Amino acid sequence: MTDGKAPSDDTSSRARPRSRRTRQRSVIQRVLLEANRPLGTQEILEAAQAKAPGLGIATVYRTVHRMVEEGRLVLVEMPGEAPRYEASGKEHHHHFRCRACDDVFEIQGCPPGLGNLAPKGFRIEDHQVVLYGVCPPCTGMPG
Amino acid sequence: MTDGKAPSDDTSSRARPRSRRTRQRSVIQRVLLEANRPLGTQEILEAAQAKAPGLGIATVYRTVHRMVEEGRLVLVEMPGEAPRYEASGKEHHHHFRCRACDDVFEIQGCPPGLGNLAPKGFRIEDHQVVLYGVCPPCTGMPG
DNA sequence: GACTTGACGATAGAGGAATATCGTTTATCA
DNA sequence: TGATAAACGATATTCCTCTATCGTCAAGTC
Repeated sequence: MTDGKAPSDDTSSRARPRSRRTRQRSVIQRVLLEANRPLGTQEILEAAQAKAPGLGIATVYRTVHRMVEEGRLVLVEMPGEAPRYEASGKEHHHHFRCRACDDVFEIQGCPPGLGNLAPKGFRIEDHQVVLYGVCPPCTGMPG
Repeated sequence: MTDGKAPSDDTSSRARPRSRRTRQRSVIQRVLLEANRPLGTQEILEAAQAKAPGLGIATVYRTVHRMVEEGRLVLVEMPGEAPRYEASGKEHHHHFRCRACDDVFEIQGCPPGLGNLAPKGFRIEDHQVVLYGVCPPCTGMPG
């Protein structure tokens, strides 16, 4: 044996048990993968409960973490707010946050020249752009 | 008394008592105004304690809030992190966060074309750009 | 120098998100 | 269909940041 340790709750070195397809899990997955914007845990809970009454917040966390580990979900953090999650595999994009409804939307594209912003000596590896304003529904315009 | 109410902690409608110039307060103010980058409460505490031993965290919060109300300090929030504060009145700028030392630096300038990123119907009022990478000291380069 | 009260330091408490726990439910498979 | 254990819901616990409290200290004033 290579390490003599008994199986514990060390998730990093233990094989994940084969997962089961439960109603709760598929509802949460559907909610997340079909949303075209990042959702917070509370949003996920409410959307999922509509399709699976009684579903609990612990299951939301469990499922979200699992999906992140599986690479199917990406963490989206907005300044000063709790984490949101969105489907992974999308093209590079940024986010718009509506100050009226607090929803976050995806914004395709990326401003040019970001790599030249920092003074000499800074090594830029990544960036994040957040736009703030009012989304179409909240301005009274059609989607 | 005009309204029969006993003085409470209702700060919104009560005249602020004239403030006193204490050693702690001036040290914290100096730390913040002389730093050329946003500082978190813990950073402020440690820097201030170097000049005023015994200074407590409550005083940091009290002073920071007061300075924000006075308009001398601005809240800077980075995704997924505790609030930082920087001197107000600076030119429009953004921030760079070093992944090695976790410090945040000011980045002058602003990428053009941000206003055109969002699709029609979104009203953009504001934006925030965060660059991630490694700062000059951490890359081994001079300042 | 003495008085008034704003400010201080220490620390208990509040608030909110995330995790751990545990008895019950139920997906999966022989 | 019955056995096994993954997953669930409820909720206690933890973690962190920030606020409230309170006795003491000291800045500003006469």
